Amino acid sequence: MKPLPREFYQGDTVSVAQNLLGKTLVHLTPAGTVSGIIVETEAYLQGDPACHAARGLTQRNQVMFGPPGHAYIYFIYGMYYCFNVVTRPVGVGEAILIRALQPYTGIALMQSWRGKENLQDLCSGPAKLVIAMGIKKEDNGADLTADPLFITDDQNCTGEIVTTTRIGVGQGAELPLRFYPAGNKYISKR
DNA sequence: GTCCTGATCCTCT
DNA sequence: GAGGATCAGGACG
Repeated sequence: MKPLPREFYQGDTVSVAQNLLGKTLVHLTPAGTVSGIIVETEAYLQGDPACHAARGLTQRNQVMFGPPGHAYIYFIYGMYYCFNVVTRPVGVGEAILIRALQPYTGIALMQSWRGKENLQDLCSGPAKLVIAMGIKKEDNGADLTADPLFITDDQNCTGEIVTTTRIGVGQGAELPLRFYPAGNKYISKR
């Protein structure tokens, strides 16, 4: 179970978003190891009005402009956090929002952290998976190519990938930048 | 099943 | 001072 190399994250953001489907997000926590298979992603590109980096570098989005393969975690709606993967070289503000996971290992731990039993409710949304994986705001900027939070290619996505529009965005809502495996039951929404 | 609302607060203008 | 890459629970059909 080796982390993906940094080169994986350097390339075209849309391609990386598609390639992330089927990969496994792993978190080694003091309470135990939890992991889930990535089944839903959204790309946020430079020049895209929905992207946090669209208006240039700020204190909040500075991680997006940093080196690829790091975690960008931001606070939203007063109570939730979302988890993103930074792509492209230093100076380019692009990232991929991880919207849903299929629970893989440490499921009992996820259930206790989420207070839910149903597997389809554990990680079927960006804020849900952050809670289920035990990810905290302090993990913002964490290097995803090393312990304790990383992504491996232990699993591979088989079958067709569906491309649709993104969820919950205002401007840029028409752009086809959301990806998930056809027929997957663990995504946040059809 | 679908629709509507409240919770709750950080960030940028 | 406004608004946001959300979720859970309730009303209703």
